[in-house]
Order: sequence, then C-alpha cells, then structure tokens
Amino acid sequence: MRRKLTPRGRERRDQLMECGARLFAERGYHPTSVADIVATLGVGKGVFYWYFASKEELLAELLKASNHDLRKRQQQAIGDEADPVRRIELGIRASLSWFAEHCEYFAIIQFAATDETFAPVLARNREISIADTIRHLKDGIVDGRIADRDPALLAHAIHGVVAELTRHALIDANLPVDEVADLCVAFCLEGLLG
Amino acid sequence: MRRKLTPRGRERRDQLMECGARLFAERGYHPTSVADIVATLGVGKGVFYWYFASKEELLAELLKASNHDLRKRQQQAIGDEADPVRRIELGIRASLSWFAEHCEYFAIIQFAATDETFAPVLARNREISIADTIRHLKDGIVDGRIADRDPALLAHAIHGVVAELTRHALIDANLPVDEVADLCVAFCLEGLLG
DNA sequence: GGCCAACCTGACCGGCTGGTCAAGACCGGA
DNA sequence: TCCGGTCTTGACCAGCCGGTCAGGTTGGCC
Repeated sequence: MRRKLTPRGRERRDQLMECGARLFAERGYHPTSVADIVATLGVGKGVFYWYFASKEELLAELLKASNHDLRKRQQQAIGDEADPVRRIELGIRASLSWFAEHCEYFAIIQFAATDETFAPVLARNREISIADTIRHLKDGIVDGRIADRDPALLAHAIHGVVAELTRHALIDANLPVDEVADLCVAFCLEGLLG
Repeated sequence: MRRKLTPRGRERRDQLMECGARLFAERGYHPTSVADIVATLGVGKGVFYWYFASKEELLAELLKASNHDLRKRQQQAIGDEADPVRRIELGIRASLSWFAEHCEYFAIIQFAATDETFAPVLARNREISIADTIRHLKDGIVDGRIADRDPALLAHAIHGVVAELTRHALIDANLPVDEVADLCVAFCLEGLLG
C-alpha cells in the first residue's frame, strides 16, 4: 500500500488527512463515512483508497502524525533546560499551546482511547510521554525540590490536569493559552493551598 | 414509551442495562449492536425494543443512572462537613471509590463525551458537578485557606486529576483505592512542591 | 375457565457502509 | 507523439445494522 507520491499526490493525501481530522473531530469517527470525506473534498471514492488502505488506517495515520508533532513541540520547548521543575513547566506550556493550535486532534485522541482497535497505540504514545515526565519528577525528587511521592501517579495527575484544562478552557471556553498555562502550572506545582 | 413494568419486567430492564453497559465498555458503543446485546442475554430482539425506544435511549439511561448514583455517593460522603477544604477532599475520595466500583461506566462516559448526540447531556452533568466544586473552592478562598485563583479553572483541574487517576491507577493498574485517593488529595492540595 | 396486559419471538426490511474495480484522464519524459 | 505510471471516477457489491411487526406465550385476576 506504500505508494510513490508525486507532489500533487502528497497534497491530496494531506487534504484527505486534514479533512478527515476535521470531520472525525466534529461528528466522531464512526458516524463519519468515507463517502462524507470524499464528498467534502468533491472527489470520487477511489481517491481515498488510493492513499489509504482503509478508514482505520487514516485514523491511525492521524494519531501517529499528531503524536509526532506534539512530541517535537515539547522537546523543542524543553531544550537543554537543567532545572527539572522548570522542565515540567515548559512541557506543560508546550502541550497546552500545541493543543490550542490543534483542537481537532483532542476529540480524535479522546475517541481513539475508547476504541479497542486504537487504544493500544494511544496507550503506547501516552506511556512514552509519561516516562518523560517521570524522569523530570525523579530528578526533582532527588534534588529535594519535589515531594517524594509515586512519580508515575504524579505524572498521570499532571497529564490529567493538562487534558481537562485543554478540553474545558482552550476548546470549550476558548480562553487565552497563557492565562490557562499560568494557572495550570501554578496548580501542578503548588496545589490549591499553595 | 413509558410502560407499566411488573417485577419481572424491571428485572429484564436491569439485565439489559447491565449487559449493555458491559458491552459498550468492552467494545465501544458503535461496534456493539443491539443484536449483540440480546444474544448475550439469549433473548429475542423484540425484548430490547419493548424496554427501550432505541439504542440511543439505552445509552442515555445508562448515563442518567450513573450520574445519579455518583452524585448520591458524593453528597453522602460530604454530609454536612463545614470545612471547605475537607469537603473537597471527601468529594475526591467519594468519586474515586465510586469509579473503582463501577469501572464500566468510565469508558461509557468517556465515549459519550466524544459523540455529538450525548455530549450535551454529559456537559450538563459535569457542569453541575463543577458548580459544586466551585462553591467549596470559593468558600475556601474567602476563608483564605485556598489560593485566590479562578475557581472554575481550579475545579476543572481537580476533575482532570480525578479522571486521569481513575483511568490509569484504578482501571489500568488496579491499584488500591485508598493509596490513589491519598496521592490525589495530596497533589490537589499541595501540588508537586508541597 | 376466560380475559387481557405484559412480555417475547425471530423473520424481515430499507438504508447505509466500507471497500472494489474496470475504465479512463492526466502528465512528465523519451 | 506516444508510453506508462500516477491519479481519478463512480457504479457496484456484500453484509450488517437499527428498527418493525404479526403473531405467540405467560401469568395474574375476576
């Protein structure tokens, strides 16, 4: 199914992914048919199956691409920062700003997590990201800057805050990213009582 | 569609809801057909449509019932506790222990949030729960016990932690509820640096 | 026993879906 | 000009799904 793509072909493929992402996000994966996608683009059904082996493959590609892009953003943001607490803060800010720019993917990822076909891929992506966070947490705990609690659970707690604030504050309420990020960082570092 | 139900009928209805909940949680809503549900129970298809107007209605009833039960648990746990910080803690612990006992519903609720048909119901349920949390937060802020930050965002942050720790620690890793609850409360109150 | 509402059966239906494919159109290079 | 790989079309298909319904059974009550 891997094909030689000319520049024209690459553009079509990108159109299909973009269009699929939008429709999956708006209506959900199952309720969006391949016919819907190609109709939105005004092309024949065969075009879809020229670039993707199946509807499933499109979603898988979407997940792969988004994960790759998000991680790149996180790594660029963290750079070679030495302070583990600051690394966590930069990671949080990078995630929030990426999701603010790619709202569509939030709904797609959330759906994929509920589908037994895609959950494994999602779980692996998340594990990698969690492992990164755990490293920073352990560094901070060794330094005595971060309270000595189960780093794995702490990492998930942070991810939970980021996910929910993304959904509510960035997507539903459309608040400015910086304000949300400030509160998110403050909450994760100092909690309610801080 | 509201019917007179004999005790026998009420039992059948409960069986259908329980069975539907399990299958929706395991395979997802769309991939589970009405035929699957009735086959699992070993009854004819007509049985399903005697008790529910549609597959959608079953899911809606499931969401309604679970939300009702969870709220009851939260309110019982909080009782007439005066300290707002302690009220938040009790709410968190009640939510975690309820989800620990009703894992199936987590996947169902998560899916429903991604489907445009059910998202409104879910959003309303969540708003009510968030409003409760906001009240406790405001009380705590007035008392000077809780840092003066946007209570709505803080409430969502707490919910995010609870949701993610439910998913990871209770459902995937099957850790003891009490340990998870302790960490969850500590994180929400004191953050990483506490 | 007779009655009736509650309950159950499973064949059936229209509609839609993911996916196929034979037939071309397009286009860069020889 | 013509060749061949890339790309596009859209009718078509098999299969499944939600939902219906005519008819049959059960069981409590008079």
